Amino acid sequence: MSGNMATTSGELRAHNRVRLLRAVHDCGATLTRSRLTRGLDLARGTASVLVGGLVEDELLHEKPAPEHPRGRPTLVPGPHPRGPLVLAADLREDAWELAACELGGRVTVLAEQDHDGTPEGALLPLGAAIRAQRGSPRGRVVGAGVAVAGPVRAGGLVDVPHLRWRSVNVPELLGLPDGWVRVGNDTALAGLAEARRGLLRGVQVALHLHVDFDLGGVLVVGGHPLGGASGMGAEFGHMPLTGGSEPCMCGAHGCWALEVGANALLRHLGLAYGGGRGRDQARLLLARAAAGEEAASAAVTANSRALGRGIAALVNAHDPEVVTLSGLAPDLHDRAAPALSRAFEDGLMTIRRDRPPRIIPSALGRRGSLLGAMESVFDAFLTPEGLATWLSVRS
Amino acid sequence: MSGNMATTSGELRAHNRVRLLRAVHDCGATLTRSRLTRGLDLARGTASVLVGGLVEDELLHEKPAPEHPRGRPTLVPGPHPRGPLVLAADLREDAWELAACELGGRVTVLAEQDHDGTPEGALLPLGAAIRAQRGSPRGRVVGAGVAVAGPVRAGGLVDVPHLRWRSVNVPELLGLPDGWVRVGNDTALAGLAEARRGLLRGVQVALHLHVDFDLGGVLVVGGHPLGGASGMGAEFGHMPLTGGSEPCMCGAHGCWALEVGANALLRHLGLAYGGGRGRDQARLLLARAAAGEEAASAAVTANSRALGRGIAALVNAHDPEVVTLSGLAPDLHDRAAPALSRAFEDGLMTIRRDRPPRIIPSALGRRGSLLGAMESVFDAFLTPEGLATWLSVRS
DNA sequence: GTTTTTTGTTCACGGCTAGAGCATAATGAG
DNA sequence: CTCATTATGCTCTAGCCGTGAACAAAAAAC
Repeated sequence: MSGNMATTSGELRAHNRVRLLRAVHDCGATLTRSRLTRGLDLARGTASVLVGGLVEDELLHEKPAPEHPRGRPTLVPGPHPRGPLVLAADLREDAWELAACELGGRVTVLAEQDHDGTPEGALLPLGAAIRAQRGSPRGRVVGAGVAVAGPVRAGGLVDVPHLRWRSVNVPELLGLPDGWVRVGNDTALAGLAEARRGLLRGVQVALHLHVDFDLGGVLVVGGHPLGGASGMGAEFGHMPLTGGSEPCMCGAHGCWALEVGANALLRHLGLAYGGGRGRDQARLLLARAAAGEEAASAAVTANSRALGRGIAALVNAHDPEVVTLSGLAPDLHDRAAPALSRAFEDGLMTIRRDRPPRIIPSALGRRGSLLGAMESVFDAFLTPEGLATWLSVRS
Repeated sequence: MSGNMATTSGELRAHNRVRLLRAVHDCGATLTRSRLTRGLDLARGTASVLVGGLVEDELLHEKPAPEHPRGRPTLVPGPHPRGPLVLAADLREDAWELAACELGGRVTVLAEQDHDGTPEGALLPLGAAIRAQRGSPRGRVVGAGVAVAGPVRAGGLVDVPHLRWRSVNVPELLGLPDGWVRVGNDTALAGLAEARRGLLRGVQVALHLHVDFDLGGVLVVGGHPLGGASGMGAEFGHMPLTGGSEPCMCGAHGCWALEVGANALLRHLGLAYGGGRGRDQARLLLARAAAGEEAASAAVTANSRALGRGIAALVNAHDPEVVTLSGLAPDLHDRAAPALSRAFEDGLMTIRRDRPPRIIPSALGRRGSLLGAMESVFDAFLTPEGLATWLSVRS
């Protein structure tokens, strides 16, 4: 709910500055000034004043447009060379990646590193890397976002059951103040990125599912993943949607996540799983299934069927326009499409069968969580309050 | 999402007029002008102009405050005697009720009538009643809201599986233009009312469950039920949350709604059910259970257990702050609290067990859907666009 | 009756956007 | 090469809005 409020003239100006910056960011700094002016329904004079102010505040920088059909050439507002930077990190079960992002969404990968799966082993080096970047371009870094593979409670407390992380205080271990670093759930952030820069642009209600070791899902409503970025509400994997009753590591029984994902694939074949090891093994298994090996194929088919059945339940409940898949889910979709489709259609209510939502693989691939971490920080920065701190720091 | 936008001075004014009217409406026309001024963070002069304008437009009328501690007495802005009216109807399986509502939420019941459960039998008399009211107080009625017991597709197409309504075009049968009459799902509207005038005021994420013949549920996020008022997304009852696999009238299998509600109670005892008949019988059954009769108690306990288990699954997935119950659910909660609680707690993830959400009966009782129908119309009216039509009609 | 307290009203002021008029810089036709 | 065309940027005025201070009003407390 982008509940933008403006009651005074001053807030009106702040609001329009934000609108303009948001438009530049969301289009990836591709739109010309004249196009922005029309798109935001501003008078040319107003746009002139606004852009001028933002350039002076080192938030925007105008570059000549590569092409223009006629008339006086217009400029393309983009990130200022001394403008704000956002750090974004994707913390997976076995490695992390850190990147710097500028307004408009251009990403520069700064570091990638494996880790041992313990909170300290993962977070201490990442914290050092972030702190090293934090001060280097004087005052340019306005915040950091970190995507993690588990639910995040207020204050950045993270649980990752299959890594045995319990109430891990991520900001503390990173050595960074909570609030400056924003910790979020990888699935919720992938959904956020999909809504801003992927296939869910302009979609009102969508379901985004991320399959990795575990299965996560989140509802994306009006461009915002439900449960905020923290993703306490991105736990669709822990509903009993497939009729099972076995205990799950999460503490509940019969969870959908037991039937779908890398862990489920390995479990189905009686192989060791858990602890964040086995991603490669799972990929290998998918390849073996593609090659026609029977046992592997059976495991993939069982996974796909469970995925389809769960999606049907969620579609019944929430009526999304689209369902996007990321992580391993696109592979399951490709390798065993008939099983998935049949289970999906069987599980639908009659009234949903006329126009079932499309089930499509994500446009962002494995970059979703990282991009979502970036967007979550820009979401906080591209507000009247966020810009106010930017100005107060520089003056 | 209340995505309020203001870019020009004029829109700023319109926005503040709406804010003021909303505040009056939401508080039930109880707040004094001085309190509203402070609450909305307006200057006294601004409030003066705003209220003056709204009084002149016959939207507000100021009455003396009953009490005031000191200083110059202030007035209480409330509905204007020639101000806007909203018609709200609650269409149940066996009867309907029509009411007129003024700004602030005061409800005057205009008519109540039983019907035979067919689309024509229910909707033709209701349509006549609404049309009779529509023109009578000259131009005062700004819209009508109708709550129905089934999912509503775009354009007011309604399905009620257990009444065998399939794609019933409600606006058409009512003889009213779609858009002027707003059709919504009863559960979603009850959730909306709960969020505005009940126990969910100020709650960010909540789950509202309505148990009647069927079981409906909706997520209320930031004061808005998900899936809009139409309630295509208010179908939590049709997820397989309890491990069953029997076919449901909805077309899916193992639905939660098969285990909870009046139909489920009767079914458990081998009695006839369906078709919207048996509400009294179900109430009788609850009474017999309260009196200690064993078979009835067993049915109620089974219902409560299924209710608790399903709630746990939804809490795992969505992490609501509160769960509110309406319809028969509060009775189930009262009659078999231990069974419900145990099933609820057993189904929770470990991380949800520290602070499980409260499960509480609704504050609005059976009035929820009617009030929600009212709110859905006022939501459309209390916008810059809605007020613009009010002004254009009067001039 | 006077003082205190709180609220409503009025008005000058600064801030904001719209829109018109003018300047600018490209294209395209001749 | 020149000039009309076209689209955009810049500047300035007019009109609207909310703020806040000064003043008026109306009740309670002393």
